[in-house]
Amino acid sequence: MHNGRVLTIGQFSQFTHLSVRTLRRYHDAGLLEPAQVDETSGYRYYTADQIPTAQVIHRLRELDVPIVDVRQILRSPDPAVRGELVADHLRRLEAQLDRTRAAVASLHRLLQPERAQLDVEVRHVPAVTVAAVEGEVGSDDVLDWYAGAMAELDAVVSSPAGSPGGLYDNSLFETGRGHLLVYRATENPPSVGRVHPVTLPPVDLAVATHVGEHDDIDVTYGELGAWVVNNALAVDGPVRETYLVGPRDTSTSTAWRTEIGWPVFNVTP
Amino acid sequence: MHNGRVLTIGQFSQFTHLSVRTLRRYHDAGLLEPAQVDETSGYRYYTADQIPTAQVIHRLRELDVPIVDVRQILRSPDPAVRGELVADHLRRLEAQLDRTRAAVASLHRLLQPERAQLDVEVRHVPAVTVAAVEGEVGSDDVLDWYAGAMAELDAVVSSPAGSPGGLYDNSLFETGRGHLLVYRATENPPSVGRVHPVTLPPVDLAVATHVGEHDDIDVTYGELGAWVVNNALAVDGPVRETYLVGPRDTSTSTAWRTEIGWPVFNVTP
DNA sequence: TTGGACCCTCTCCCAGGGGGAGGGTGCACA
DNA sequence: TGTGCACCCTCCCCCTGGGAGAGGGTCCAA
Repeated sequence: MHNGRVLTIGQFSQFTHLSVRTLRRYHDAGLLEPAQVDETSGYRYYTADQIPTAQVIHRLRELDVPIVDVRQILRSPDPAVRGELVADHLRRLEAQLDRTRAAVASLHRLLQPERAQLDVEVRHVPAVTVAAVEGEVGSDDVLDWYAGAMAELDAVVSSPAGSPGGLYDNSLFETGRGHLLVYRATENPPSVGRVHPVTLPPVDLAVATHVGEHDDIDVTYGELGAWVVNNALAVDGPVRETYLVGPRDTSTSTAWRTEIGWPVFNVTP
Repeated sequence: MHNGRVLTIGQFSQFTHLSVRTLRRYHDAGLLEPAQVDETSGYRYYTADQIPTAQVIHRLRELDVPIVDVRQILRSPDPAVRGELVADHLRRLEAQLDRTRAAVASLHRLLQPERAQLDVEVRHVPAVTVAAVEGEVGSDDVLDWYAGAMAELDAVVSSPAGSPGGLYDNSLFETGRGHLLVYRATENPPSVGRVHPVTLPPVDLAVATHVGEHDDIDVTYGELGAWVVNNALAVDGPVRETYLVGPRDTSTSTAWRTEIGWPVFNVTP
């Protein structure tokens, strides 16, 4: 170990606590270019002033920031922009943390030996013409799409009747994309922007009510599914959700009430 | 979609919000055996009472519990044991969260445009015979090994002199394993259990003090490394850490003081 | 000059998913 | 009773971000 101003990859590795392998990968990925690369031997040489950069990379990777995003952060010359990108990721981390908390809570509920029986009711829903917004949405974008569509509906529908609702294509969870429709019932549905009148077909629905946030709504889906299997023949067709009490109505998310309606026929009581 | 008691994988997928692909993988991995598998066609059939199990798996996977551990949890018949395994993972999650918090804090410090200059002092350390515990340790086990070794030292060394210290093989961060040595200086070092006298060779050390917990001690390592590169020729040899103020001395981890000593020679002032 | 530590590239492996090819099944409707 | 089509099967490759090792070149000090 013996030279003054320039470090071999092994020396640099000792100063940064990044493995030689990882440093090579970061070079290949364009994250951390060695200060100098010997053309004939391919040896990578680093300088001491690259150590802070390596450490920033180390921290970002510890926070599971994808390598491409790390590259973007490092390459933005403006520190303000860089700070904003980092802040973005920290917000993402927060959101992830919320989801983790919700999953822990849901897991506890699932593991409780005795759980309350789900009330399921079969209800005939006649055809109705509503103001709706439709779209093909990837499962990652559902929440954003939903918020935008509902805002547009609210802006256009002046005197809504009943609670807002949505129709969910079953393929959403399978292919990652699916047809979504959100609606508000109203007289004389307008046709403005994405909002247009849609006639929902009549169905028989097996309806259960999910209480609380939607993080563990799949549990209610599962319980409703079990009921449907044992009491009816399910039919293909989008699931209908109705937002009896949602974020627009209350600030306490434990008070949310969401009706889930699964299309069924031939109920065997 | 049409049968009463038994579900195809696609139907089960809709009720559990797990993709068909993932269900097949969980079958192969022994997580969720279908209630019935057609011998000739290989078709998987599930029943409604498998839905809760699928949901527990879903939650555990959301929490990044490895599939092998999920299998272990599901296969433990005793609910108390199962609860303990889950609690284990939640504790691991907490620890992970602490590390994330530390990384965020460290990142903020790293991104501050002006950072305090590190004080580095070159110090000659004469040879000294100490009571030591040595071992080859994998990098994942360092903390545990350290705690055990230090406890053993404390139990055996009755009148220690100065602060405890450690020697860290540089290969630790490279190969994932390395030689570790922790010591306490004392007169007439005893030889009991793993504790035995070791004579540490004399060295010149470039010494810097790291303040606070060790989550971001690599930053101080890096700054010290930069100093060493610019002011000395580093020599091979284990890094020496001295725990001036550590968890044994204070309950406020921001008050920790750790000296890092890098072996150097030929200092160029 | 030679030995040994160091460095290079290349290929394979891992988890835990996604995507698609190529082909067999089941069921409703004609 | 066919036939079409949605569904299911297995097998293989891809992704990220690492680790492991083979086979061979390079640097430097003794």
